[in-house]
Amino acid sequence: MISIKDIAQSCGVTPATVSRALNGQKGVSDALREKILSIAEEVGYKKNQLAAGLITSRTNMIGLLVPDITNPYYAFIAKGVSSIVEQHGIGMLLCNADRSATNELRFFQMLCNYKVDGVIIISVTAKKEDLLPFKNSNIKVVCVDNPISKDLSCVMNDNYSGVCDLIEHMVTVTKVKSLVVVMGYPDVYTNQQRLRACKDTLEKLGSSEILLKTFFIEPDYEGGYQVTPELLKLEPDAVFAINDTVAVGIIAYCHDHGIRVPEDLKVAGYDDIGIASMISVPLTTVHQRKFVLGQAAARQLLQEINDPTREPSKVELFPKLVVRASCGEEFERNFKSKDQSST
Amino acid sequence: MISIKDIAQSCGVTPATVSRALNGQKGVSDALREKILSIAEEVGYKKNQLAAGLITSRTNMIGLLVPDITNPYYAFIAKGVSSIVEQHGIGMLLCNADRSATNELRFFQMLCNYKVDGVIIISVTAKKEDLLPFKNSNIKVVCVDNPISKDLSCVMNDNYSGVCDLIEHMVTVTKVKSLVVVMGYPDVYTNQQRLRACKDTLEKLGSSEILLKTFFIEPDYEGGYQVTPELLKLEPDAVFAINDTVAVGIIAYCHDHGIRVPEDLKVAGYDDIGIASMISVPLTTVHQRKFVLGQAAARQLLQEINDPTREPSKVELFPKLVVRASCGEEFERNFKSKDQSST
DNA sequence: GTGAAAGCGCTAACAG
DNA sequence: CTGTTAGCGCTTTCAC
Repeated sequence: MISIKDIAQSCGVTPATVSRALNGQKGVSDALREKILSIAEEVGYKKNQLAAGLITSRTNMIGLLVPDITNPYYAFIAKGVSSIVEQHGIGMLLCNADRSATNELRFFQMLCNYKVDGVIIISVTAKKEDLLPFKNSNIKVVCVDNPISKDLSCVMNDNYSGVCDLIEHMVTVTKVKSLVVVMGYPDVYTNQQRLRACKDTLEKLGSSEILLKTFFIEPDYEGGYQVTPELLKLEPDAVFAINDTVAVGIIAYCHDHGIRVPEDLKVAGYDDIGIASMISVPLTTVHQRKFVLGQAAARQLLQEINDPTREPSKVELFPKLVVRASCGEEFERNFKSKDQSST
Repeated sequence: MISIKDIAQSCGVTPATVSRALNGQKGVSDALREKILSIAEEVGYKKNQLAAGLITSRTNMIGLLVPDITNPYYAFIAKGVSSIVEQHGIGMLLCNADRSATNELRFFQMLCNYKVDGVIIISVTAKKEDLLPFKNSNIKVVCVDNPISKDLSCVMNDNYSGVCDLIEHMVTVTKVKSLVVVMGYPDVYTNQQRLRACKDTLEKLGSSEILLKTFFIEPDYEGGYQVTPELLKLEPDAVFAINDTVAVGIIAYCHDHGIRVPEDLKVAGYDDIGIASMISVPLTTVHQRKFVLGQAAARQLLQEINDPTREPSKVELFPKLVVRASCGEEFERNFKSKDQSST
């Protein structure tokens, strides 16, 4: 491995000077700097970031913990984070927890060992205590979609307002008369928010009685498919699914059994993942700005890293109702709003 | 930051001994080791991997470069890689190149600076010369889906045999009489393979004349949707789309314009991404073992890192034809084969 | 079984 | 402007 020592020798100067030259610090004559730079280039010198980090106590690495990178929601957030940190020459250690709390803890430990400058945590299960190691190691933390602790920054999509808009649309515009809600795990923060918003909105509209029942299921395609016959027994004219994947499962069941969407059953989802606009009955849903959310998290983290006096802050992004065909009303396929599938 | 020095002091021993104890090396009395371990635990000591790496010249980090982490194909590979390296306590620096060759080069530079032990490269554009920095830095490289250089390991899905199976199915089982192919970029290795396999198979079956035309498009949903009216002018009874996303776009156009799939037009895709089984006309496609591919790449890389004498090797995974509804033939939705969406 | 000493590659004071 | 010195936290000979 070729080090600054080697190139110092080649130039007949000391390592300190080489370091200054390479890092663009002042205090090196132009001629010398040029010489050093060209030699470094010539011999293919690669700076050892880690050795540098040892002394500056800045590794220029951050950690990103996600429940499952194959879930497009998290993938887009990751992309947003990456887009920011990349600009600053900061590396991103990706930790795919695979929805396991045990894995999360192991990754936290590992991130501490790597002395990352900060971490972005997307976890539905992590508790305040789990994040203690970061605090002790003076590693900045930004939480996403889950306000784990008061004294930590958190960026999130405002689930409450998104559901309010959606339910209001369903009741006042598409004239839903009886509704069923298909929920995921009741202990997940975002789910709680969404359910609360749903109930509050119905109440506000004086329509509490139209909510027939709330089902709690494994919130995936299969779960949506399989709960559908059950919920159909209640003969609702609409379903609000906790996320798009569940909604797609419900629509698939309907398609397979001759139930027309939206004529026989209106279906709404949440998230606006790519598939939402691609299925035969495009989904009315709520668009979350995932990419932007990742960017916001990254920016906040970098600010806290660069300015340790900075206070933690909460950022809330507002989602946007996307009316397509699955709840009725006009709809035409168009590709104008690219951002809907890419953010 | 608390270091082995601190805990050495607490125990009245030297840092060397603490190091030995912590790393489970022999040459420390049981009593002492226990004491050291317990104190380390007590004071919340976190080993500095990077400082250790400086001397062992092993950082226990690898780099993973992907074109786009929001593409499920790459996300599943990333998950596979992660699942392996995680077990070995190795960190994964994720580099999302955003399909830009310039970005790729910057990431290569960066990974060299971080002195990663190895890299896994998924790139359709990278050339042999681009990877030279890794060679010079003695960083092991494994390529995925693109045999960039003879002297580098490469793991890939065998695109050729997958397309052969699919085309043979379409011609002999679903009795396709006229076919259109919708391709992506002609200079991408996997695309070339697929197109070649398609032509070879038709020839082998003595059906070369049924191939009406090959379209070259931007290989995404919108591209598929927009090319459909054009290809319909040729009145084919089947389309082979270069990937599932394109196929879904084609099917969406058909749905919007009263063209029945598969009755009026048979549609086949490639990749078997999650959406393939979720749309109203589930897609006949070829399943690629993405997760397993990532695992294979990671295993190969770790072996080369741990045993530098190991020769580079080529690994080819065989894909599997998945017959669903979009080309005709029997089909029933089922959830038995979970692995199809998760690998 | 434990300690002393050297050094990985780099940066940051402080001199000159 | 450039050199000297010290040291980040850790591992690893080589002594004892």
